[in-house]
Amino acid sequence: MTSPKRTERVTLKDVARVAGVSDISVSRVMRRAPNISDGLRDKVIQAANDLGYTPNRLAGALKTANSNLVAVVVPSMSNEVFPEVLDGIDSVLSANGLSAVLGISKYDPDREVEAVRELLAWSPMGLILTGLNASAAVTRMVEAQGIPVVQIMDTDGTAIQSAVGISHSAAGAAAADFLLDRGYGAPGYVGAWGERPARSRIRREAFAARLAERGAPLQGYKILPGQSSAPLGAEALASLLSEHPGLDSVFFANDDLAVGALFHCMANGIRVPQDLALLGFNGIAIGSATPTKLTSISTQRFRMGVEAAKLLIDNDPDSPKTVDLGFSFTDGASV
Amino acid sequence: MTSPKRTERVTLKDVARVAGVSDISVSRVMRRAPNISDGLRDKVIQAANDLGYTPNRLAGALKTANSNLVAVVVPSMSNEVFPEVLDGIDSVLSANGLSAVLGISKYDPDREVEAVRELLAWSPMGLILTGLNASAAVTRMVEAQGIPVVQIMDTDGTAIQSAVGISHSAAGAAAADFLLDRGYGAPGYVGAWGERPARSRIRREAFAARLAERGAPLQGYKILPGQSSAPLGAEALASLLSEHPGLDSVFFANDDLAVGALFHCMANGIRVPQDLALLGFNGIAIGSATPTKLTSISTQRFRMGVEAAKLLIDNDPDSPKTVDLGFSFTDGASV
DNA sequence: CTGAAAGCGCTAACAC
DNA sequence: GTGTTAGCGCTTTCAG
Repeated sequence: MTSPKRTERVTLKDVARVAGVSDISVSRVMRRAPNISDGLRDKVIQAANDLGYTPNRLAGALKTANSNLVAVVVPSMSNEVFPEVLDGIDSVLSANGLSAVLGISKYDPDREVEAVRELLAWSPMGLILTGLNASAAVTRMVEAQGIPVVQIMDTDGTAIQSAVGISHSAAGAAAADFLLDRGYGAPGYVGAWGERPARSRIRREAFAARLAERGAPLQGYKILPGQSSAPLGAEALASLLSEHPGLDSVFFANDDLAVGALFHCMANGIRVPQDLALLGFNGIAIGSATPTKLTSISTQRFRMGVEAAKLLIDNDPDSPKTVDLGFSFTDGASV
Repeated sequence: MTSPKRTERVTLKDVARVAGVSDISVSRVMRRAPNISDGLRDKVIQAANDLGYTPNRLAGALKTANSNLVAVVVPSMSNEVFPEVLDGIDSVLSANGLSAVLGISKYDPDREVEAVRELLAWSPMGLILTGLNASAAVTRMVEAQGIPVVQIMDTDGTAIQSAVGISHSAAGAAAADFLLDRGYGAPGYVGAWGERPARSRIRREAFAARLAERGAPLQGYKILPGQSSAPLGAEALASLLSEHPGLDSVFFANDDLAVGALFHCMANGIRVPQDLALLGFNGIAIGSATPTKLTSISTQRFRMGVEAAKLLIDNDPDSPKTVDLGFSFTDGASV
């Protein structure tokens, strides 16, 4: 029995030899370059198929100094926000023959810098970053590389180039208006993760500012250090209520927390919204299945990914764009 | 004002010139090759920092014919399973200076083939695939490339090389035993996505087979075409119960469906588990926050990613491994 | 310990 | 339309 010897890579040269044409002709056919005769194309395709040739992108990218890769750095995979954004990004990239190289920063600026450095080494054709607060090191690196950059999630702040997201300060203010307009006068707030994403802090501050402005200041808030989850939401609400029993409504940093809080209310005889109104953020699917549907501020995460990828592909270096995707209040019964 | 001219890439040659050493010495320092004098290293590091040099991985990988990339193909991002696996993968990769290039197949074998072809063009050092049912085209391509492959999720079946996952047939049988041992005699089943992941079908079939074996055959099941979600779980349960009112228990393809079903019960006065027992699959966080905690079969998704990445890195081509991570029943109050 | 030469696989730029 | 030449930026020989 012959040992399964590791096959040598089939190169463009091999195809050229078999097809009886020059290297560059093979290259042109593979890249669908213009001005190729049908005869030549057929010979090349035939030979390539016979040999099982697959182009080596490494070589092509080295030569042209630009790859079909897009570097994507997100902070986390632990709630459905970023996976959905990634899904949106990939849907556009794959339709355009591009692939995503992924970096996960864990909300750590140093890790973000490392991830960007690592990913830029592949000469990606573009970079998608999360948030507008990129460190100086990141900004310097991408400028040196001279590639398009799109920052997702936020629009409050200054983008390196383009951005797709929402205004979290607008969302925070809108949450305040929403609750006050419905007659709630003693609102609280619950967050998590120690507010590591700056945008959640911005949202809370805008929420508090608008409440104060309208004469119904934030009664109390609880930011737990742990990662957002339903159990943590229940815990945070219990803790918040013990310190501030007079609250009539609570705005949450996200729906995971809000759903957990809703469960806490159900388990403890707190009627929602009569005794306590709950307002979520993100509008994820589960909120519409709970016995009391969660009222929430919906964001478009898949679409955010789609728009970010499009912006990268259609990039016009001279006119960076900021796309505000906005948000909307979902129907629910928890407010 | 000078126009912000796109800076030329700083190459290793530039560093060598500034440091007054040869190209190869810079290369050696950057790669931390052995046998470098401190003096030389210092000069090189100094020059590299001054110039803001970052290595071009494209060139290095082209030369060595192996990159620091790992190709990862998953079917979906729309539930928390694969994001958690990816998180686990990335945690190991980033600790080893590797990056993931991502492909999303949407459970479509053709897309999977395309994604693999696309990703292999980058000469990744390894490939992580989802499921054991890779198409012949995929198998051929990875064998031609001669790189390590790890398949995740399943262990029932034949791996190309190595695999990390669980036995879904064992899980299905265990679910049957679990319900029967607790005295339920009229079980049903709910799935979704038209059972596109083959492993969910395997689980259901093993569930039904064990039930039949023990004389309490599956009373009825409902596989909805839509993507799994809590709302769909509620809908599926309602539909299943209308066709099979006598059920005393239901096993779900995943916790998203089960949680939705739980909500349906709460909203419709169906007492869980007295009137109907619910058994989930995956053991996601939200199930432990619901007023009635969900009883579920827990899997280790992050760890699956970790083990897969480790297997790839420590690959021994001569002894492929299959790692069964097993599953466990979580405490809950829904059975 | 350091350097010189050669070439990875592909593609711009220029011939013809 | 097709081919020739040269070289992308790095690293593997092989010298010294």
